[in-house]
Amino acid sequence: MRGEASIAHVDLDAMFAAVEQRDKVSLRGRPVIVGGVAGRGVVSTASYEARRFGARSAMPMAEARRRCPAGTAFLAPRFAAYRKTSDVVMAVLHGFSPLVEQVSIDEAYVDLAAAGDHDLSVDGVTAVAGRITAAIAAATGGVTASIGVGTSKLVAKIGSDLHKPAGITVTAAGRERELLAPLPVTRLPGVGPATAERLRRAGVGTVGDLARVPLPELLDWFGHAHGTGLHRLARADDDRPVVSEREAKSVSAEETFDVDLTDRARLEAELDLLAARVGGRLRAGGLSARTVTIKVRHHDFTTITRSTTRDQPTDDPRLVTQLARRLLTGVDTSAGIRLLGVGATTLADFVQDDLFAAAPGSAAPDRPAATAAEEPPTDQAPDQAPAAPAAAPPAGWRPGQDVRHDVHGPGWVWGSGRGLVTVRFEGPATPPGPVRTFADDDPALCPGDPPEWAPGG
DNA sequence: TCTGGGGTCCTAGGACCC
DNA sequence: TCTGGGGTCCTAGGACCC
Repeated sequence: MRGEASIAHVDLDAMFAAVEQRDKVSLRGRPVIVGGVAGRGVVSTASYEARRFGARSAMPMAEARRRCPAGTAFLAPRFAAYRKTSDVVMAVLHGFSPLVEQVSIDEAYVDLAAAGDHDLSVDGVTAVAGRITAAIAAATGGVTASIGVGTSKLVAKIGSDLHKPAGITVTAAGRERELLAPLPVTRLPGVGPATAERLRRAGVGTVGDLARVPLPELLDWFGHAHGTGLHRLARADDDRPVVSEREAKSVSAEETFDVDLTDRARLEAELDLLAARVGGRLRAGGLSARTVTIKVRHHDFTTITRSTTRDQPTDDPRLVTQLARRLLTGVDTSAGIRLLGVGATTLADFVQDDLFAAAPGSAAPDRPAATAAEEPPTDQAPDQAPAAPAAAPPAGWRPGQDVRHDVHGPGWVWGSGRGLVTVRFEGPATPPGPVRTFADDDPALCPGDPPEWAPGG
């Protein structure tokens, strides 16, 4: 917690709906709902007009339709437009401080102390906040923001939510706990339905109540991290710094189907699409992953995950697809699947295959679109990036060399040349025959026979 | 027409290592 | 000559956020 209120939290008001109303005059003053408009969609954003009828974020779209009157606009999101507006806002914020932490598409912290030239008195930061909201409205064509300014991220964020829309809330140093005490615990970041219910059963309703709970109780109820976190937040004890950039830790894609799927071939095709999307995004972002996870939501909403971790990171959509497929093999899908997802974690910002690169200085050649006949299809991904030159391939296989292929198992090089390598496999894991040809930069093809691999696994 | 999609962080148990 | 004990990695699940 700082000695003066110098952290601002900027939150755009009902941003998706606001952008739609800005871009289409006929929507202004009317209830607007943005979200999944078909099938099993939920509300992303409800305009303030729609909130008067009870529509809320995360509400099933079907319920929002029941609540809102005729004349309400139900719109599918236009993320490109929101991203563009977001970029404009972030540029505005960078005009007020070099230290801006973008939290999401519609939210950011601004460190006013880092600018060096702002008056950090209460009157001073109130004036700065006013100039920020005016600049955002001017630059975006009328999208409004609410701003909280305080001595910590916590107080800034709580403040920005207190007088929405278009409100400015400055909390002076020393007044933090009196701001928090009367608020329901659910206003604290990290207190969701489960935590709120546990607290309610203990008679804890407000942040002031929570601040009186001894730490050992909280540790007992919530474990170490969450327990100490709640204890500190309730006391306005928050020294998290504003940080400009954070590295991505995972990349994922998932899809909820309009009707539950049971057809195995259809599920595999959907999984291939998702996996190729993830691989394409990894490659486009210059990332590679060691762990691939699939997520399966059954008809009854029970959800499981299955994951596998390799020694070497990969960014190859074909390999991500193969690993995801293999994970799905062990899942019973006969009762109906509501959602499938594919994720990539344990990210590295390089591809380990670099270590096996051929002659130094040789540029990575374009990866062949397909190798031999048995490669699974990966060509349908709509946002798959064009092949990025992410890594030099492990080319240069010599006849007789021991190799391993992630799908076909251990083998040895039969012959190579012209960008292709033919491998003779030894076990039964290679239906229908023992010889296969691959691109010689196929990342599923690795030297040797690492011990973690087991034939048929 | 109950319950999206993209993430982050934490916990707990088992394997494995020294 | 029954049961150690930390540290790290992996897997699965869950809470939470926007």
